[in-house]
Order: sequence, then structure tokens, then C-alpha cells
Amino acid sequence: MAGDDAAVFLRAMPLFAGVPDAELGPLAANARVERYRVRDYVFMEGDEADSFCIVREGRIKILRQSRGGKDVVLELLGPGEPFGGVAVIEGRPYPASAQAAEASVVLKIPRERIVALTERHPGIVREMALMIGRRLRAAHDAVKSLAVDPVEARLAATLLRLAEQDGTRTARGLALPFHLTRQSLADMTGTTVESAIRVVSRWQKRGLVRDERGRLILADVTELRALAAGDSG
Amino acid sequence: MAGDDAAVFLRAMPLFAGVPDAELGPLAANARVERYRVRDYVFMEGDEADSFCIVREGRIKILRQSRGGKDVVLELLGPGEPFGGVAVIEGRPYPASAQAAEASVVLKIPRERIVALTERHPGIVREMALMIGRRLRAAHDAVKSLAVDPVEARLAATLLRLAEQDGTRTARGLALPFHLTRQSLADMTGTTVESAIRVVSRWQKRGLVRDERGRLILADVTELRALAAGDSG
DNA sequence: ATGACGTTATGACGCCGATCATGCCGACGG
DNA sequence: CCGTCGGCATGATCGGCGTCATAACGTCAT
Repeated sequence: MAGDDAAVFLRAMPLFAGVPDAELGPLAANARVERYRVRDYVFMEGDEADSFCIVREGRIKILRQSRGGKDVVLELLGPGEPFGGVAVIEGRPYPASAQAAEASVVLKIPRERIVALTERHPGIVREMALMIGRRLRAAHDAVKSLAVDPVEARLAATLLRLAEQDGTRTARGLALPFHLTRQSLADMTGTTVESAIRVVSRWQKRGLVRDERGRLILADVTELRALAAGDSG
Repeated sequence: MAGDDAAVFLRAMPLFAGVPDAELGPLAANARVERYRVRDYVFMEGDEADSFCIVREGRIKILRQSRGGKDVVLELLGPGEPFGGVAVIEGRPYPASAQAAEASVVLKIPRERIVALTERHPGIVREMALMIGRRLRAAHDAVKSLAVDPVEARLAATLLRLAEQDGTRTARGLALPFHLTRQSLADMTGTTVESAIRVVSRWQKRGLVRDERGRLILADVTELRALAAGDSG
């Protein structure tokens, strides 16, 4: 049902590098393809972890919310990036919600399938461990930043990380390949919309960033890096 | 050189549950036992990751420091807990420093040994993945807390987590089994010594916690839980 | 068209908590 | 014994930034 293109998609992932085509085909065939509109939830914190998910198109936010309604965005994932894997192999409910930041397509592999596959191919577990390790480092970076850096530095660091991860070089500067709301930006840095708006507006006036049809473009990367590092000049 | 007691110690770890005694003996024999005094560093951020470490006795802080000299404690580990594993299997330098919070003993297994063992026993990798996953969740908890909770709530949550993890029940309340400096507490919650001192003193006066020879005892757990949850009563 | 809604924008106000300073106490070493 | 040092305690001050309010603008559905 998912079709051959799903198999091709899975084939391209480092996670399944050690799995032969003969097994990847059936896996793809058992995967469901789900479409989400902006603000739709893929799953909610506390849901039973029945699927291993992979972003096919769009952006998925991993977030938790506090009583008080404020969202905290823990991760922002793009095409090719898996999520929900830890909960699935642990057999526990999802520890956070997954929400579409824009219209998105997600590949969902049933729990039993992925578990069975990992038992036959330990390489997958190894790749997963490495991936989770990278995310742990990222989370630790966030902790450190929230603990010691002022809002402006956190915002600069966040934009730089996103841009360096999957931004595109243009004549005008480093461009984020997707629309990012000031609200999302605030939720990613532990601040408020107003503060995010104020800081970014200030940067626009100073020519550090540009806003082209909703897409942010980092014009002065070195200056932003200085701000992220805590220098005040 | 490490002796048989090291083998017994490793045997008790879930991480090596799938490894036969015949292999655990040589592993223990190749492990080094290192002693550290308070404030000694096991390794520093950026050091080449040449050892997989396990806390044998004492407490080890995993921390990063900002220009400005302020420490951020990411994890506080007790006996039986491994660290430095992600960096070792990834072959990258340690992403954070490890420092003794009290006099401690650490078991250090050379990189090649642990890597070779994981190749023969994929179960270790699986256990590692689960462990890193748990730590990732803990890190995400910290991110959320730093992003939305006020200082008092963060301090309460931190003490509760430590106490529930390896505290001991006493007549007076839930006791932390080790001495925790206000400075360390501040570094774990992203605040300053002064704030940590003020909050804890206030709690002592209200009878929520007691300080017995440096050891903190949580007398009113339910009230602390309410504070951690953000209620102001 | 025309509301409704989401996003960006800007100002006024207030407070939490960081910063700075000062003092006390116990431990430890010369 | 007394100087030094690390940890705990408390007050005064000030600023970053969260909160609240208001408004302009673009998009979409009816």
C-alpha cells in the first residue's frame, strides 16, 4: 500500500543501511503514509507508542506543554528524520507530543515490525543509539543555553543551528528552507512571542536577518555567531 | 589488576546482563580503578574519549561550563551508573566534563575493549540505547523545566527527582544519601547560589526540608511536589 | 465584501531573580 | 592558635524580560 517509493525512501536512510532490500520491501509495504495539516497532531504525549515514525515531507515539532498552556518545542524535525523510536523500543507511551509545523507527510511503521527487524539486525539498534546520543547532546546544549544565556543569545544560537543543519546558501545569506513562526521560535528558546518578535525586528533593522515571504534569511552569520556566544558587540 | 571484585561489580549491571562470565572476567581485568577527591576531574570537555567509565563509589557530576565560569550540571551519577559511553562508541571527544562531587572511585574500561565487546554482544548496544533514551527524556524534562518553571519549582523538582531516584526513607522523611552543595544545586537548576540558599532556607523555616549534617531530608514531600508542579500554595 | 483569525508589531508596567556586598561559621593546616 | 578557605546566610539594588494592552495587516471562508 505504501508503494515502492516508500522502500526507496527507507533505503536512503542510514538507519537501515545494514538491512537487505528483501526485508526493506515488506517493511515499506507495512508502513502507513499519513498526511497532516498545520497544527495537526501526529500523536499526543501519553499516547500508547504504537508506531515508529519518519518525516517524509514537511516539519514536525516534538513538544511538551505545561499547565498554563505554554508549549516547549524540544525538537524540530525535517524530511528523513525519525521520531518516536525510543518510546517504541522501550514499550512506553510517547513522552512528548508531535505536531505538524507545516503541511507534512509522515511514514508510520507498526511497533511489532520495527521491533522484529531490530532483533534480526542489531545494526539498526546501533544506529539508533548513535542517533539518540546526538539528540542527547543537542538536548544538553539546550539545557546549558537555557541555564546561562540571555534570550537574544538563545535566539541567535537556535537560528544558527537550524540554518546550518538544513539551510540553503543564497546570494543574500543563509536561508531557512521553511517558514518559522515567531511563536515557534519562542517555544524553542523558552521565551515569549513578544520577546522573539522584538529581538528579530531589532535584527532586521540592523541588517542581520531578512524576512522574505515568511522565510528568514541570516544575512550576517558572523555577527549572529558573536551574539550567540554572548558578546554584546 | 582490578581484581575479581570488579568482575562481580560488572556482573551486577543490567548493561552486561547478556555477557557470559568468561568474557566479563577479562574485561574487568583490563579495567583501571581510579580514585578522585572532591573537585577532581575524571575528564574534561574536549578530551579524547579513551575510556568507558562507571561510577563505583561516590558521586560524579557531568557538567559543562560557560565562558564566564558558570557551571551547568547536566547529570549527577551514583554507584553503578556508566558515563562517557556515547562519546566512546561514536569515537568523538567527550562533550562535557566529569567531576567528582565527593570522594569517588571510577572504573575505566579502555575504548577498544568495550567496542570489541559490543560487536560480539549486540545486547549491550540495546541496553545502551535504552539508557541513553532515558537520559534523553531526563534532559528534555530539564529543558521544559528551565523554559517555563520559576526557580522555586525547579529546585523542588530537582530535589524530588534525586530523592526518589536514590533517597532513603527515614522517620524524618525522604533523605538524600549524599551531601549536596547549594552551589551544585544551583548549577543543576540554572540559578545562582544565593537564590538556591534563599529558597532552601525558606523551606527549612516552613519545615518542608531539614538539613542534618549536610544531608538534606525532604520532610514534606507532598508540599514540595505541589511547589514543583507550580502551585503557589 | 466582511467578519474571523493568525501573525507581526510596539509601548507601558512590574516583578522575579541576578548581582554585589558583607558577615558568620566550621574545618583544616601551618 | 589563628589565618585561610569553602559553604551558608541575608540585605540592597537594578535590570532583563514577562505580562498586558492595543493595533495594523494578510488570508481565508461564508
